[in-house]
Amino acid sequence: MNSFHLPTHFLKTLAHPERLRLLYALRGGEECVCHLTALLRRRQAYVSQQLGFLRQAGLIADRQAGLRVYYRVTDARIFALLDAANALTGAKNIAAEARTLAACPCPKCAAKQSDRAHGKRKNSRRKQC
Amino acid sequence: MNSFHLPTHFLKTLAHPERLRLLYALRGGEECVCHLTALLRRRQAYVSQQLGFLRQAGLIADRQAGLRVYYRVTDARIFALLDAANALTGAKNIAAEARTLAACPCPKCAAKQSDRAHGKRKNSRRKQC
DNA sequence: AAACTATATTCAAAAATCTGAATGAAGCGC
DNA sequence: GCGCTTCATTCAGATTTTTGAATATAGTTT
Repeated sequence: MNSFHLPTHFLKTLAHPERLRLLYALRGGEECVCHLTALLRRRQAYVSQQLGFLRQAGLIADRQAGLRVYYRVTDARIFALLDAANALTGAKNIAAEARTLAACPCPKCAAKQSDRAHGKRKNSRRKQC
Repeated sequence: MNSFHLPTHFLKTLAHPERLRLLYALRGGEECVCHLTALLRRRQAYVSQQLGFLRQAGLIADRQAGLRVYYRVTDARIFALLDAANALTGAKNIAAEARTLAACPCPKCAAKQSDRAHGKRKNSRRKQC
């Protein structure tokens, strides 16, 4: 109707704790859905739903690579806006919380964790996430 | 619960067309409720409700002067955030729309309109808004 | 004090959103 | 092809938000 509907819709998609967490998780670059699912400790279907919401609003875009789908933030200015919101609310250690992730088995994380579990897995060929 | 609740709540109070309009109306300085009511073309109770919402969230503060109550934005950084949201959504002429106001009878507007209606009012002593 | 004006609050119905379960679709390796 | 893995969609119940009406509060003027 009026010109306030566009920014309203945009702000509404941001105004959700899990979606905020997803956006912050993408601050360092693209991530696959399985990584984000491990991060949120939610069911995959739920995470996919929220990602779809963000995607429809144009905040994130996806890229398919084999079985995996990688999401990225389309416009880095979004982070400037989120930072402003945090500054205004006095929220702290958001970045730290976004990084909290216990043992995500996705390939990206596996590379970082190196070989803590050296050859302990029976089914090492299993690339499950 | 987690540290995303604060910014989420903050963004939720922003994510509303009429509340956005109210904030933009206050960009030029404080305004009385009667002025804002005329601007939104809504019932006074509704406007007061939305103002109360913004006030509880700490985005605006009020000042009583006689019968009237004047509202102001507490932190100008809010406008930077709103501008960022508009830029990201490609919203235009927000400022112009915020100024659209047909014949508000509040004292501030009356002063601007000068004496277009020169002595036509029967009850000139009546300061109704 | 009485009448009037400006603003705030309460309450319930309507609308939108959130959440989770079930299910669907598509790529990969054997 | 078949089974497995990753991700997406649909659907319905639960919860929250939105909206408007009625009503209350408080200052002003006479």
